[in-house]
Amino acid sequence: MTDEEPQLTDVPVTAVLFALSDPTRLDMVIELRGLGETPCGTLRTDLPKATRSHHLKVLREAGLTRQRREGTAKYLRLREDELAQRFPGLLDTVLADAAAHR
Amino acid sequence: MTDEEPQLTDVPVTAVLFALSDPTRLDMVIELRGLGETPCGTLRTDLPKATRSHHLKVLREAGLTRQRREGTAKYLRLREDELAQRFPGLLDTVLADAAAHR
DNA sequence: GCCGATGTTCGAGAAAAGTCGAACTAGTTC
DNA sequence: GAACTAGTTCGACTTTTCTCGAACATCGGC
Repeated sequence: MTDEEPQLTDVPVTAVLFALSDPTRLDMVIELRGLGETPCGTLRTDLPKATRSHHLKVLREAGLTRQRREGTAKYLRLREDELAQRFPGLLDTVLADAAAHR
Repeated sequence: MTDEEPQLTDVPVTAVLFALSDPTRLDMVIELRGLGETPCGTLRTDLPKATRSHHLKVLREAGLTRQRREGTAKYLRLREDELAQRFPGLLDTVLADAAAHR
């Protein structure tokens, strides 16, 4: 219903792990971190937009990303600081490993 | 087929995250860490053993645990050192958070 | 060899997730 | 207000995961 991102404290750690446990979504997070703030449409452009939108919703609802509208586009960014605060090192460790193993 | 645990380096990070993203399995890991080395049957004893065995298999195949037979029992332990080496801080962070939010 | 104890595997049903075309919404521009 | 752009939602389908009873395997001990 609501388009709002959750408070990170309200999200179970299992939901965060689950969101990151899908290769497609992890790709998106990797790309997103490389790009900084970017429109939804720039991530995994090989996928149909319905699929992309689905995965971005999972990431958003897990508290990993924020979206902000600007014109017709929606800009995405990783909630890195908040994530680092609640899960120190987690994102860095996961992304470093994902980057190394490819 | 094989009963062997995988090399941790052969397991995709997504598989590790997936294994930890299920509340039942995360419970098992928490209990397991508290108990050190313990027989399979001591974790989540509220569940039927087929279910328990299923989740323990997921954990094993994700490289999170090792099993060793001793008499009729199989002793389980977390591969903490190996995990810490490949994913520094990850397990600590996840388990600390899970312990805090309950 | 027969039990009892501990786990695994099989198989079937239920629930959850992933995929993606098509229809829809919201904002911008002309 | 028609057309265009960027994303979301709906609906249907497929695939994966979860659950758990029942049958099976393995290891003692008697």
